[in-house]
Amino acid sequence: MVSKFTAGLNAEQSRAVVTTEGPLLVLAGAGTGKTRVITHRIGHMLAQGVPARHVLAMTFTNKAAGEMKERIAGLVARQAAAELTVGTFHAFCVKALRQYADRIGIRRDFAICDGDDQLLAIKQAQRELQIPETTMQPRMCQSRVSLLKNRLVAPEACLDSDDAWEVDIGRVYERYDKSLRVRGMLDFDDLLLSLVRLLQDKAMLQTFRERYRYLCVDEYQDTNGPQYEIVRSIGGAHRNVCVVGDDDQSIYGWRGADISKILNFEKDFPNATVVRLETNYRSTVEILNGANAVIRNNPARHAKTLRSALGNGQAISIRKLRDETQEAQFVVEEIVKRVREHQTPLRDLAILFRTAVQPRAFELQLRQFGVPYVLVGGMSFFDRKEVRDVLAYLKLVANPADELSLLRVINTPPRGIGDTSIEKFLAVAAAQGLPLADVIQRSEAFPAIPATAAAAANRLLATLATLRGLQDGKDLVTLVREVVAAVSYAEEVQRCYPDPVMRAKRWEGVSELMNMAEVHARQRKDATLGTFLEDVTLNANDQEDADSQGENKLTLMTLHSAKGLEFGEVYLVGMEEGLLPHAKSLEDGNVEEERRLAYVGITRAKQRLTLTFVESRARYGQRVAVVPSRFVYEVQGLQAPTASPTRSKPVAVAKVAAKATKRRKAKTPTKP
DNA sequence: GACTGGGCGCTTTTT
DNA sequence: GCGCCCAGTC
Repeated sequence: MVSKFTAGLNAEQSRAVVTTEGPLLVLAGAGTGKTRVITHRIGHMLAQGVPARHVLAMTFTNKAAGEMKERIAGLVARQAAAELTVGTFHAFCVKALRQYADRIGIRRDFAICDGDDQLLAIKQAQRELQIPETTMQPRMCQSRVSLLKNRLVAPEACLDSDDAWEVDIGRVYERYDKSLRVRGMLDFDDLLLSLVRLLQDKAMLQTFRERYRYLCVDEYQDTNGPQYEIVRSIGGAHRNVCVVGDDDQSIYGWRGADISKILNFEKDFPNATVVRLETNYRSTVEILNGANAVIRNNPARHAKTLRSALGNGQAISIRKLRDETQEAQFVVEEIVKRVREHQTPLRDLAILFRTAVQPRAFELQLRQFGVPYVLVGGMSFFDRKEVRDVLAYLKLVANPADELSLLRVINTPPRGIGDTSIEKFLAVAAAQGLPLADVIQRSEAFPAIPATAAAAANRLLATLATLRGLQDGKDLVTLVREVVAAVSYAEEVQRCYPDPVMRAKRWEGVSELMNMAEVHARQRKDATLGTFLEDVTLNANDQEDADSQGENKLTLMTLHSAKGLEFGEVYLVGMEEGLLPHAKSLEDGNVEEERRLAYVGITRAKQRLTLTFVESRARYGQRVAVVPSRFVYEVQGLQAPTASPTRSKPVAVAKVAAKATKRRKAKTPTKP
């Protein structure tokens, strides 16, 4: 079939584009024009007369959704583009739940609980259940609970377990869930789960099936249980389900992504058309050879081999450096040289790494050399204390039941409500089964509550209530400004940071938040405090890179956030055993996902790829000898040595390394 | 009730 | 090596 939308595509791509009816699995290797296929396919469908409102395209990241929207907008009429539903799974769930959540007993104006609030809520639940943080790390409990949700496991299932530890997790899980419900909150996982529940209602399911007659899922290999359920139930009747993905790029197993979903698509949707995209338009032969050589070592996969459409380039460069400082220096000097001698724009360059601690050394060097850069992920804007404080106030204005935010700011700025008073508030609230705010408001009824603290807390609640009443008819920026003023936050910053330079820096976060409110109000006609907070929570990480897009800066990011992107020249740093593959994954026997991560990193590069590793690295403040990653060997088609890792190292360093290893080992058995 | 210092534990990756 | 939590002091 010849179509405007297949022009310039290869045979496989065209086949995917014109297969609009029935199930379709597109196995798209890295750089094989996947996004192009998806967008052209949607364009083709619209041209064939499919009404845009019947099309639902889902991605995992905001970045991917944004790119898809943008590229579709360039292909089809503006009206049609506006009627398409394109967004992340989470955003789609929010949209649906805002409309129908009351059907499953959830208030439609629920607030979204982000990762930090989640951690606080977990800690609180543990405290209430008297499970000390030393026995159960809240962070690990948090990820465990999230994983359970992603596997569609209810708390009750854990309570029945024979494993005492699992039972404790179940108890925290149950408690945590209840606390969110009382506060009118849903966490990220709940968003998906709630839609799954909503779709269990026959009438609702029918509504969604009628509305969304054509589904398209990007990065299908990252689909977790609830996401799969959503696709399966909405797409189950009409079976117009197109999934695009690459099992070799499945890197979210730790988050509940289930690689078997893409491997089993043909079982779930019998008679599916399968299209393989193996022609790579991104990278040189050398880079793809390296990528293929690495990924070949993974046993369970849809066999495929990337072929370069570009031809030969330069060999992959592999560098050994002494330590992380040298590594950073080498890479940054190299970058400076590339920019100077080859006029390579900085935006074509990226430094990719495994963990969030690695960029530090690079940032230091980049500053020294005056190279502008963006650090994607890592310490986010939203992690800054001032930002979190102001956001907590805003959340409280929007949702008086938000106990976590109340606890966060109840004494910031200091109001004379100390820990002991808060303790008492909480004790009464727990004993009476009342929300914290109610206890404060009716404090006279409870003799256990200190009067002065209660009075101060009541003044705060009254201020918040006034602000809440002011919301309507006020523009967002004014509202934010008024909230900040009403709680004297500027004075608080002044008090904490007498140094004017420090103070200005701290205040930056607050004013940036106001800027964001302004931008949000401009973008959405129906902007409210609620939509702003939703936007902030759902798009937390993308906000910053959107601002810096188009600017000519070097990119620093984790391998996870690099997926889906490409750069002319890539520096893949910290290629060592323990980092990539990460020690934790080695412990869990999960090298394959690490290998896919390496594969993702390698395939980001278009023309030039440099791998670096060091001889020793600071860990927990101690210098430890390290060995090159097995992937450094594999990329060259070699076998990684299995011999003792520290054999040729100086004795002093080797000793430290041995000690460190012992310490690790000694700790392991204490884990259940 | 606010502030300071010692001790401890930890580091995967994110919507 | 850093940040967080807790205990002790003003």
